[in-house]
Amino acid sequence: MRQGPRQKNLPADERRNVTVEAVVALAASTNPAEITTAAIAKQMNLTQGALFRHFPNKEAIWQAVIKWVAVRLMARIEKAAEEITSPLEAMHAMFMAHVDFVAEHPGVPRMLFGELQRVNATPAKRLAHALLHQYAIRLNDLIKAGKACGELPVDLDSDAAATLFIGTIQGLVMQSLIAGDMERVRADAPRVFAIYRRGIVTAQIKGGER
Amino acid sequence: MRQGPRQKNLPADERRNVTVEAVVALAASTNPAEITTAAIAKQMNLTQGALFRHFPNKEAIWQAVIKWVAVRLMARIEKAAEEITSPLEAMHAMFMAHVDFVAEHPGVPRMLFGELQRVNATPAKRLAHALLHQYAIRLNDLIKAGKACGELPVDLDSDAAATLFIGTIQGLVMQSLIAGDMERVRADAPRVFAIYRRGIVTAQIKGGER
DNA sequence: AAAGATAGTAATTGATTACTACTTAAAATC
DNA sequence: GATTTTAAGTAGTAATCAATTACTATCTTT
Repeated sequence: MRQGPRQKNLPADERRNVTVEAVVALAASTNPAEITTAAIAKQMNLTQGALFRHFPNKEAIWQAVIKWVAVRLMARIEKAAEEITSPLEAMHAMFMAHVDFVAEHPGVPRMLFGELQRVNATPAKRLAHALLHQYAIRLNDLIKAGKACGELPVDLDSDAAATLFIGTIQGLVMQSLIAGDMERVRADAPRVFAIYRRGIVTAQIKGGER
Repeated sequence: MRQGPRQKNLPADERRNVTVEAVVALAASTNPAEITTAAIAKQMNLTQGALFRHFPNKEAIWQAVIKWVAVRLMARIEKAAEEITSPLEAMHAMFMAHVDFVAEHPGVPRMLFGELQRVNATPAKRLAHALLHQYAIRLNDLIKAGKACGELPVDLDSDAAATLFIGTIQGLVMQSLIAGDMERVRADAPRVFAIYRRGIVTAQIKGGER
C-alpha cells in the first residue's frame, strides 16, 4: 500500500532493487497472478514503460524477485541455525525464522506457490524450484545429524520428514490466507511445530516414546 | 487433455455439468489463473460465446466448479470415514481419501489455493472458504472423539492438529507440483501421515522435550 | 558550462481478454 | 409435419495487457 515519496532518477541497478521491493510489497495485498506492470510502476511512482528500460520483459522482473526471496530467506534460515549445536533445536530455529520471514513478507509464499503452478518451466519457476531443493537438502542434513547424535530415531523417514516440514509451513500460510491475516502464523507456528516435533522425535516402534 | 468427441446440443443443465468437468480437466495441466473462457470452450468442442448462454459470466463458472469440488470432496471424505469407529483410523481414512481425490483431480488443490489468493471475496472464494471451514469442523469432531475414547491425548492442541492435517496434504501437493507428477502424492502420503500420526498420538511431556 | 550518457515520460502498438448482438441449427411440443 | 423453444455458431465490441517508440529531463564527466 505504501507508495513511496517521489524518487528522482535512480541508477539502473538501484532502480531494479526498488522494483523488486515494490513487487514484494504489492504481493502482500494483491494476488500475484494479477500484478500488472502498470501496478508495479504505480507502486514505485514510475511510468509503466520505464520498467522496460531496466528489465527486458516482465518475466525478468519475476526472476529478480524470486532471486531476492531465495537469497534473503536462505540467509535468514542459515543464520537462525548456525549457532545451535542440537540439530533438533536448529530445525526449530529454522522453522521460526521461516515463519518470521513469511509474516514480514506475506506475499512471498504466494509468489512461490504461484510460480510453481506455472506450466512451462520459466526461469522464475526454475529459481523457485532450486530454492526449495536447497531447502530440502539443508533439512536432510539436519535430520541426518539428528539421527547421528541420537536426537532423532534412526528409522525416521527423512524425505517424509522434510516434506512435512515445508508442508507444515504451507499449511500455516493457508490458514492465514483464509483468516486474511499473515501475522497469525506467528502465533500458530509454535503450537503446530510442537506436533511436528513429536512426530519426528517419536520412534516408529510401537510402544510410545523413547 | 481429453477433448471429448463432438457433442450435439445439450440441455442447459447438462451443458453446465460438462463445462465444470472441462475446467477440472483443464486445471490438471494448466495454471488455473490462466484458464480462459476460450480454452474452456475448446476443451469441450464449443464456441467461446456459447458458454455465456449457460453462465452469466466467468466468475459463475468458477463458482460452479468450486461447488462441484466441495460436494465431491466432502462426500468422498465422509464416505471414507463413515464405517470406521476408531476416530484415529477415521482420520487416516479421510487423509487417504483426500489424497486419492487429489491424485485423480490434480487441478483441484491448485484451483482452491488460487481462489484463496484472491483479494476481494468473490463468491467462488467464499465457497472455497466454506469448504475448508466445514473440513476443519469435521476434523475437530474427530479429534474430540479421539480424546474422549483415549486414542488421543486430552492435552492435544486440536486447532493446531487440524491445521497440520490440511497443511500436510498441502505439503504433499507442493512436492508433486515440483515433481510435476500428482500421482506421487499417493506414494508419499502414507509415509508423511505416519509422522503426523505420531505427532498427535504422542502425549505432551510437561517441562521439556526428549 | 558544454557534451555525452543515462533515466524517465507520454503515447501507442498488437495481442488477448471477457462479454454481447445477431443469426442459424437442433430439439421439443403441438 | 408445422410451430415454438432452446442451444450453438458467427462475428463482433470495449477493455486491458505487455511491450515499443519518439522524445525529454536529469545526471555525470570533463
